[in-house]
Amino acid sequence: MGRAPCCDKASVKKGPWAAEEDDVLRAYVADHGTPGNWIALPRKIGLNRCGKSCRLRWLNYLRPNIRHGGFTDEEDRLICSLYVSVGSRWSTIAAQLPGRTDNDVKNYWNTKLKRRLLGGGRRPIRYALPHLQPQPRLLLASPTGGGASTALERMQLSVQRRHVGLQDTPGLPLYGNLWPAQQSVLSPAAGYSGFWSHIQDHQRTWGSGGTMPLSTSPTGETAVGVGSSSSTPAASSVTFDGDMEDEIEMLLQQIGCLEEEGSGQLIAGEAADDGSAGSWSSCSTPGVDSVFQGYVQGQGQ
DNA sequence: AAGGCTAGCAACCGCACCAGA
DNA sequence: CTCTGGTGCGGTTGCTAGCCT
Repeated sequence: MGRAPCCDKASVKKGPWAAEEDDVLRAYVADHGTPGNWIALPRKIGLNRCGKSCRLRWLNYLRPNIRHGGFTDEEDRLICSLYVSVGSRWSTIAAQLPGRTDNDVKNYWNTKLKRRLLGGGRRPIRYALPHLQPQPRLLLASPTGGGASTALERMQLSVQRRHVGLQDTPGLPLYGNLWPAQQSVLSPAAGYSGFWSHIQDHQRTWGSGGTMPLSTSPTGETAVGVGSSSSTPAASSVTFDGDMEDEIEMLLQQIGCLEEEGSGQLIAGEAADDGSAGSWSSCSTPGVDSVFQGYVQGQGQ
């Protein structure tokens, strides 16, 4: 069964948009505003495109005031901080970056920031931050380059950020510890005050430990199981002042207790390049989030 | 010079959510 | 209450330019 497709995929045009198509779409929106029904739009304006494709084209490219490329250091910091906080909610992150689209932010993260901060990737990167080298090959991109390890990735990033902070490395624009230090990174004058006031509300709610449920978004939604899982071991509060790699390994061992066999080997990194990595989505289970949350809480004390 | 490889980015896919019938 | 269709969104794919050997 399954639902009917939104368009006849066999007959609609796919691939890059021609300038003429852009003009048609832009002209329509200029005259009528964004349509209430994107699905019906292509036929109305004579475009042989899927309605979803039209919407995406408008939102990511044709919309006024869109900026492409040239991310600033400030934007880098904001993206990284928000990623650690809310995970891969690109629309939420992009909403704090005027002129940026979720697609842009997502691409920027996957192609630049993630490699720069976490290491890994399809070839040895030329580390912009040499002091982070060598990276333990803990979190590698999926065979397809996606590598969405969410909580696990955020955990590693968090550990690295904290260690980097301890090392007081010159030239590194990042990023103090997690909450609440990141408040100081962003100034309300920079246009991010709305989101951060929300964050600060959460901090008040969740106490001086300086953390909030990991998957809590500005709209108040909370991911399944976060902070309330009864089926996973309780995350211990983690304090660790040793070597960064040891610390990450310790956290991974905790996660390993939550995983069945197999994925633990992936976490160790040995199978990450051979195409058998399976889905890293297992790393965003409530259990992993729980460990990460416990870690962050431990650091906040 | 040519082939291989990678980064970067645009676009597509498919699922989840939500509102209206 | 259930179903249906539109929208939003994250993940993934495919193309292209540039670099490297």
